Amino acid sequence: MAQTSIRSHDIPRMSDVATAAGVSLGTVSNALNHPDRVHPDTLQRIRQVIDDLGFVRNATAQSLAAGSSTVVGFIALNLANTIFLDMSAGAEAVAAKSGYSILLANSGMDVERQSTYLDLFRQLPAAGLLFAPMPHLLSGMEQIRQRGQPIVLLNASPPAANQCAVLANDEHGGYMAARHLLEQGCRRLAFAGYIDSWPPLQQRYLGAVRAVSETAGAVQLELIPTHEVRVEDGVAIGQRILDRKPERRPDGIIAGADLVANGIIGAVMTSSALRFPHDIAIIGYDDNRSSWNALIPLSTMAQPGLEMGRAAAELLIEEMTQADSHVHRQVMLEPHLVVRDSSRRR
Amino acid sequence: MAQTSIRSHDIPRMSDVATAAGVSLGTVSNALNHPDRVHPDTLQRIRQVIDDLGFVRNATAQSLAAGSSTVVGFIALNLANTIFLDMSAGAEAVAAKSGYSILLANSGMDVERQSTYLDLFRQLPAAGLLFAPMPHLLSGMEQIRQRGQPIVLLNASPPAANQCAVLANDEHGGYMAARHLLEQGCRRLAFAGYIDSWPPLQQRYLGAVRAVSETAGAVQLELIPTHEVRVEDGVAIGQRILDRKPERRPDGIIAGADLVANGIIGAVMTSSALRFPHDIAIIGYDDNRSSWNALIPLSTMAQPGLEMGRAAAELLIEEMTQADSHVHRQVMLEPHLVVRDSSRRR
DNA sequence: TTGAAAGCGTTACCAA
DNA sequence: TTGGTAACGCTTTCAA
Repeated sequence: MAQTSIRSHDIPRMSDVATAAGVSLGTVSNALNHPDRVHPDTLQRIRQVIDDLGFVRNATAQSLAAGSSTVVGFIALNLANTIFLDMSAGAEAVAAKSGYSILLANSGMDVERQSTYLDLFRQLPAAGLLFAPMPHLLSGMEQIRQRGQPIVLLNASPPAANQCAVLANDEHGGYMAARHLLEQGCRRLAFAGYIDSWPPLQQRYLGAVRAVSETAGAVQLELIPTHEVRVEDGVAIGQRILDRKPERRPDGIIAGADLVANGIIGAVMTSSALRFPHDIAIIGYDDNRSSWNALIPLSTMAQPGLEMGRAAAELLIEEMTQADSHVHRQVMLEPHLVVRDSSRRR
Repeated sequence: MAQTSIRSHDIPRMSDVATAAGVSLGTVSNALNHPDRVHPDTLQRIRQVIDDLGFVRNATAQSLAAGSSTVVGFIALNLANTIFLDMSAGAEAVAAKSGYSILLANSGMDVERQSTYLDLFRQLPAAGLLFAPMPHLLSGMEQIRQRGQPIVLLNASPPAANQCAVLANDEHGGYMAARHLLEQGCRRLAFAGYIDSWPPLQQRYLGAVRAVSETAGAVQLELIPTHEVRVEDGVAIGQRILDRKPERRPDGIIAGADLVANGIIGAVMTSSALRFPHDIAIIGYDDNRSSWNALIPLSTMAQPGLEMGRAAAELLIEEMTQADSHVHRQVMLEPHLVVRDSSRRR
């Protein structure tokens, strides 16, 4: 286990500042933390010395002595998905206002890395944690919470009610997506995504089911399961659709994620005369930036990533700073419909 | 400035372990750091107690006492660009082997955020820093290095030779891209990108110039400057190209970045009968994942992101662990050509 | 308003 | 192989 010496050079410490300014250590500390408690003249002198010496206070020692920290960890499920970057941006903005810094860790949908970073932030210890976990893989979280480190979940329901979380209303998102397609005149809907073990996708599907059920049988909804939610999965589905007889093809597709939608579009367009949106209208989910460039601009349910990050940071900060009065709660934010060419028929 | 109390609950400390195991504090420390120096029986007893109590050693105190840290910071220029995520993945893998953890910070091409994170890692202090900076904005870096915190630059040349850096060979990349188009039969090349203040793009352009100059006048190369390197810039260029008389249009385009290429393709395709690659062959740069989904698969110069991250981490670890024998050096890695449909004519 | 001194939780040294 | 103890650099009482 490598450990790196941090100070090979001579770094000025607070005691050096004290000596140079002709005051005691405690006074320098006060000058930094409670400027009002120190005489203006002294204050100015100390500040001058700090500048001259280039003194920077050691956050590690500060944390240890104060028993507190300003570092907040953000463990993201997959930073390649821009939604998590949006969340981190929102959280960062809110945290900065209260003097906290956010450090990112990318679990990359890998169980081991997720628990490695969980450990890291526990040991550090970080003041708190923003955690977008793998579905159903919350192990290790309780140990952190027992140490008094608050955790706010993103995009996942807490196992018990005694914890904060920020969620997107996936059921309603699925509902809105389906409603939109119905309004475009679609009558044979399909939902593409894997819904077995991923609650958010499950919810989106259920929302679509609800929208369709309101048509009292006038519309069909078929579930086309995928293995994952990647472009390849969409391509496979696109090919399967092409293989069907025309009358058996869906005329409206809700993809569980933008990437899947992109795959479907790509596969369907390359080898057929089917056209979007007139033969098939399609809508994705996430508003992933990578779809903005697509040749057929993709309609989508935009996740409120920025807002989710903001809300999560606010909850976390409240829990960190007012642990006693804080009441755990779950915030649910609404996605919104973004209509682009892939589904606009009228 | 909010500071959060870390231990609201009763967290077991090393002294608790010592008491429970009936040994001294130093022995517990040894059991953790130098197991060979402690009697097997004692070792086992201590480990048992650690398990029972759920003891986790406080990395802050450890850093302070040992004067060292295992945290390495990675300040990324723009995590929305998957190349930086690749770099971080490469660095993470290498760092983990030596017991270091990498924490990410996204400057998002914002000067203020960049210097905020620079400060954060300096104060922490982190054992070292991987730094993909804004072009020409290395301010604040010297202060860190003076404190003995090593920094390895990514995608940027150090201001002086006394520092490690990992670069991609952009000149050669530009050269290869141009050569490829020439081999496809293109005779009127254009380079799209803004080359004023961004050295990498400058180099790519110069590489293209070199390739063209080797044709002894048989081929023209035109520079189409952009404001930035985003999709919108590409769209604007695409439209300008459409406005030209056919004989004045380029038949081969080197885009400074994939996003620009996507924009050009989108603009050109929507409103014209021009076809890729037969009327215009186009190649991008970066191998950004967001281009993998494009309807016309984009040829590109793939940046060796993973390798760059690995190399950078190796340099950093060497500098951290063997400061005296370490020799600063700059590593240059080669991009490679990825030919897809957007430029394949034969 | 300032100074002195006791921690914070660990490491590392020196004796035993 | 173990125990005792002085750091590490800072915050925070409590007196002066």
